[in-house]
Amino acid sequence: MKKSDRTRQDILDATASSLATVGYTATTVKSIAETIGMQDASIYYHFSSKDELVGEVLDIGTARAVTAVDQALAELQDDHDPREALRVAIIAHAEAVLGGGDYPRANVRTFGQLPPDLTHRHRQGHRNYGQIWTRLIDDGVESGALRGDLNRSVARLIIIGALCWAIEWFDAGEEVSAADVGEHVFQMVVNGLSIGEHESPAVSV
Amino acid sequence: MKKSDRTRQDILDATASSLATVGYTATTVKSIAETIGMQDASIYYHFSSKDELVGEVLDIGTARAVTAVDQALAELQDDHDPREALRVAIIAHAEAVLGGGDYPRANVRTFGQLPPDLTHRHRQGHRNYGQIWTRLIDDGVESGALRGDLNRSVARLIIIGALCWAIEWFDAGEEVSAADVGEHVFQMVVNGLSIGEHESPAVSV
DNA sequence: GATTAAATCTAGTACACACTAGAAAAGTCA
DNA sequence: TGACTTTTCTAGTGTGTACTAGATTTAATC
Repeated sequence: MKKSDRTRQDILDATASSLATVGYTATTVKSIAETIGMQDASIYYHFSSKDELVGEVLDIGTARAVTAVDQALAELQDDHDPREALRVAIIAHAEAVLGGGDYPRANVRTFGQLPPDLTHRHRQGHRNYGQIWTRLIDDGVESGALRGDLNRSVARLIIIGALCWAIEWFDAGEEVSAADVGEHVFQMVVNGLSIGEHESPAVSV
Repeated sequence: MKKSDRTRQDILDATASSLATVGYTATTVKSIAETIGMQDASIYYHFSSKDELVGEVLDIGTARAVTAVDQALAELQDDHDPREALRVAIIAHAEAVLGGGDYPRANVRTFGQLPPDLTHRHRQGHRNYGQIWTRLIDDGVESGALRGDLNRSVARLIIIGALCWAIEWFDAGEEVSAADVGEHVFQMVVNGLSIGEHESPAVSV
């Protein structure tokens, strides 16, 4: 039972790496097998189908992202500002998806290119993840720290979207770190780019 | 020469629609042909390959997005606030990509799932588009309306990213319009979610 | 209406893909 | 070592894909 577990892990790792770099379609069973020095048919001893394998990688990815954000929030002081909670969560997400391992990256990278079955399978996981952010924003608004004139659901999706899209342009080799990207997102969406007093035209939806 | 142009246009439209809704891989030559009532082989009388066809659709998409933003900016008064220019551009982009036709949507939807050749072909188009935003942000910072302590390139990519990712969750049938999404992005990244005075920790990159 | 050109179709090729069946090898443990 | 189990390989199948060649139909021109 030892060899099998090890090989299984190698397959998962290779799949996560491939998904994170080239996406779902370009990730073939043959290419996965090649990177770990196996024949493609041998993969099927460990996984019953490509999509079951991919699904497991994506499950791990969401779990890791949730854990990273939860953990960062847990380390906050009890009397923290709601804005600080948002900041910590945003940076944790950025580090998990941009700087972290292949699994969370695979999750974001393949978003929108998965076959219907896999898309449906992961909708629930994404919903759970969204709830973390919904709570953060609700806390901020209800405590009076954040504006209440914007649609909170739209605000949440804009924050997550800015972070997720960063995977398309972020380059780990450059001088801007994953945490820097998170800090920028926080500065922009919470403090704003503008200098001086705001004029906040009523946006009601 | 008349029939050919009409059919060619039908093919382009069908391809844009398919790319915008199901992405690159699920857009097959056969499915395109079916939606316009042709045999798949007939497509090749008008286009030499699938990727040439897709490339042309994407070119049209970028051109339309650029035109939409340029036009919106041209309608501004001469003495406009730089923030207002940013607002107008953001809303124009949102309307073009979310509410507009299939071509700009196809462009954003297929981002990250294209084969290398097509990816490379469109990098230049995206660079040109990015320059519009670079100028808007530079104007804002240099006039003193926007903060200068953030990395402008990162700020630009975050704004565009928030808008582009919206295609993944935006639903035209819901009560939130494309312009609403743009307005929200503007309110967040320029004015910020926060109420009251900012504390802007130095973020230097 | 006949002749030519444009446009589409029929019928196929070649290839990459996910996946299967059964033989072979490698590992486990008495 | 030998019997047994686990793991991997060899050799294939079937399907969907982009794309091609040549016949056939439709449209335009004189």
